[in-house]
Amino acid sequence: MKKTITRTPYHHGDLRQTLIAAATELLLTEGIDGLSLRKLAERVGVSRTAPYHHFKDKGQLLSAIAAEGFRQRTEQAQRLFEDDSLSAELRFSLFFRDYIAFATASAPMYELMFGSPIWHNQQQTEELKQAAYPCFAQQLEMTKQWQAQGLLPAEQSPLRLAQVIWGAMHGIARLVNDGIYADASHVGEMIDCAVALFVRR
Amino acid sequence: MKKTITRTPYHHGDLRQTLIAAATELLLTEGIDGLSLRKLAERVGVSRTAPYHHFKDKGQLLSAIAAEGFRQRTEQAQRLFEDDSLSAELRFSLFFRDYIAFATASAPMYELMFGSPIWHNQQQTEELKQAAYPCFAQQLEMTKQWQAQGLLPAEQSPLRLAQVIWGAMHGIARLVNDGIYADASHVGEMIDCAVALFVRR
DNA sequence: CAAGCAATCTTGACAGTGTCAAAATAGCCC
DNA sequence: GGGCTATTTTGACACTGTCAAGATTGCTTG
Repeated sequence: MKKTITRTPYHHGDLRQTLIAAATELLLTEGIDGLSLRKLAERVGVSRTAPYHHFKDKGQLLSAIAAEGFRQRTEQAQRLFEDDSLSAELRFSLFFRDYIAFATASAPMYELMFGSPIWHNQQQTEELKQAAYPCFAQQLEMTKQWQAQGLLPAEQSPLRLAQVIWGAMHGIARLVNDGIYADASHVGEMIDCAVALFVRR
Repeated sequence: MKKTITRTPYHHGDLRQTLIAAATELLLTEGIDGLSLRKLAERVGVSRTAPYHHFKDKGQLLSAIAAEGFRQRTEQAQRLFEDDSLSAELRFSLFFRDYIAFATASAPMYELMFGSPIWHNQQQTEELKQAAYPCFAQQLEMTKQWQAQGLLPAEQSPLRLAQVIWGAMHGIARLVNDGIYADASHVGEMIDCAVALFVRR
């Protein structure tokens, strides 16, 4: 029967990547709750269960999107870390600022990356872990460097310090994105305050 | 017709409070995603739409639970703030520690209290705001006191400092609860590290 | 005491969701 | 060209939140 809708043939070609791209767009425009597999499939022009050939379930699709978010953030931080023209203090300050900017510029992506659906119930995919953990490992290396340069307190364990710095950035980002006790108009001064607390002058 | 299930009469008596109590229990045992109105109604022994007479929608029921969580946390902190036997530094350290303990002891409650479903889309109830904001206002007052006592840096804006402290506690709590870059075995040292960064000795 | 009204519930129904299994289609290889 | 595999569609199910109409119950008033 001749169908009026332009439907892809059974072998789409690269449905997996197409689904990830379209789902990322849906996520950014309608948020995590607005992203459903049925809406996604309709937008891509396949049936609602076509994604199940490429992803075990919805969670694995979301994990694939989050993994890409981590890779983008890791590359962004790497460019900053490799900028030799910056003082240690300026680099730390920009690192903190860039993190919050990344989180608030794409709040739904950030919520997905750090949201419980993909991290709970032992459901993390290998791809997600392999994208997420280097992001932290990179910051841990920079933390050691900042301690060696006297910028951050050398008496603290680098790992604990890196965790606390990440926790502070993460908490500020979440409060601002969720609009609890802070909002976008507060961000600049909050970052200045936080940086001032961490660095040793 | 004689029914075999023990069904409450139409006028339950105090269905609103019963729903809140039962929903809190469901939340703590099965998490936010495991809490559905149908499951809740069945547990309480009413029909699935009985809650709609007491709550506009599911979001308002969740907000009522979260408001109670904020009240409990506010009372807990107040007891600490009123303990005159503690030094300023010990009080701050315990404040930080008690917050993380509160968050990690009831992770699903904490996730509800600070989760996006009840804070987004301009859907905050008055009850939620009236419970949540005093919790922060109380900490802001203590922050001013700690600054006056020389424990925290006096040159920072009290409001920004209070926001950053809350952000740090919030971020650490979330990372630990979600198991991203930190877990329960790290908490003690992370708190010690964070407190050491904030206080002036 | 009965009627009327309001409060409070139940039932029928709908739209949407994620997921599974069976069937259909299409590409590739021998 | 037939067989096999990969990839899709379709039928179906269970679950969810919510709405409207109807039923039940309690209270008030005449």
